[in-house]
Amino acid sequence: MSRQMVRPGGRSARVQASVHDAVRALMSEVGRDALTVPLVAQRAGVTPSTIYRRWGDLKELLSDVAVERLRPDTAPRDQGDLSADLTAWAEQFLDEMASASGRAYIRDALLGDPVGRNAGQCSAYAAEQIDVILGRATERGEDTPDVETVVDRVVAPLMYRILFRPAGLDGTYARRLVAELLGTTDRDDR
Amino acid sequence: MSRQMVRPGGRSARVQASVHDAVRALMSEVGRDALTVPLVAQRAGVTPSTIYRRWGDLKELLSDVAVERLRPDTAPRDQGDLSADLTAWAEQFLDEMASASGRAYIRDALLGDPVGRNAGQCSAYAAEQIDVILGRATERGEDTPDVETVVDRVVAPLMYRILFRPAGLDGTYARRLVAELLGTTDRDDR
DNA sequence: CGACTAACGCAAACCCTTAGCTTTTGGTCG
DNA sequence: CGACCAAAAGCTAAGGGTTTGCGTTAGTCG
Repeated sequence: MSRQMVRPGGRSARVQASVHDAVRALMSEVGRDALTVPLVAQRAGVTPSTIYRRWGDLKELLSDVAVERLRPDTAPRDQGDLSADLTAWAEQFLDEMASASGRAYIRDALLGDPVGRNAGQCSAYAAEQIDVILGRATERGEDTPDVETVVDRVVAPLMYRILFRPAGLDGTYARRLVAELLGTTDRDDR
Repeated sequence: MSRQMVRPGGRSARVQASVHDAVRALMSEVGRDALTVPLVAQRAGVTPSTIYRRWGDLKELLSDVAVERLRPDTAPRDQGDLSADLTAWAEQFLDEMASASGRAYIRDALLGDPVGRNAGQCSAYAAEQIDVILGRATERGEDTPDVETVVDRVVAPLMYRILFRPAGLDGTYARRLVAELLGTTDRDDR
């Protein structure tokens, strides 16, 4: 999801694509900390001023790339029942996000984001995945919490600990969060 | 909590204090976005290279200052019972953290923090406050959840939404989180 | 009290950032 | 289809933030 979609066809689109590609390529070649706007520009075959004008800042460019990277590429697998689906999703979510690179992407997404658009997009991705899982469960006739409850009880604790307490996170924690949530869904909250 | 406490007495301490003071003063005078290392250095009566060597980066310096700013200055007020204590604390926490300046401080604390020391400190502050509240409740003979549960059920959802979905947050949400938590503390989780 | 060393000041080189101006390009209207 | 217009990219130079080596200062320890 890029900052601006003005003039979607033609040169603008090509420039944006090649800049994004350059960022991803250089990230794995020289590392995230060695990235600079002129370096990206050279690799993308563009002048630095173009990047500064379109993204304003290296932070904002990285934020854009990070959000793309954090977009889930496949729908969550159907494991047969809600508990298994949510558990598997939470474990995978934790795996991807708690890794060093995952945390870097999250921080990038949060960082160069004046209005919170990119951060909101990340949250929306998770909500979409959960919505698919809950929809399946509902079709099966299972009793399901709503998306916001899953966000509060599973996604938020995972993300909070990833950001503020990276130590000692593992699949056990993710599984427990799901178990505690599903053990109380018969209550009539909210 | 400063980055390094080597040689705590004498010049190092004075330099650190005057740099931190300069950051705080300039933040209110020229705004956070106008801060630069040379500007802070001049105000602090220090050369820029000193700041670069000790903090490495403007982000890391701001992260240090942000953590100081996020440290609670007083113990939570005693309102008579656990529900009232937790509710009042959660509302105040949301108030302070969800404001524009609060979010800026949180982001600063998270960003310039390679090893997660500052972020962990922020989390520890909240945990300390909650521990005081829970300790009082236990003394009264009330049935209390443990700190980690409160972090998962109240702090994490608040912080997640502050960071990823800043829109539409208010005291109602904070109160509901506490009410939902205390309505289920009789379960034997974990 | 004297040696040692971490930390700071100084200054120059580097290169990232910004801004004004020109040129190219893609959309649009006659 | 061709000409106009505005958006976006190229170019360049000035400004300033960042880095680094070296000399100096000031805590610390024997």
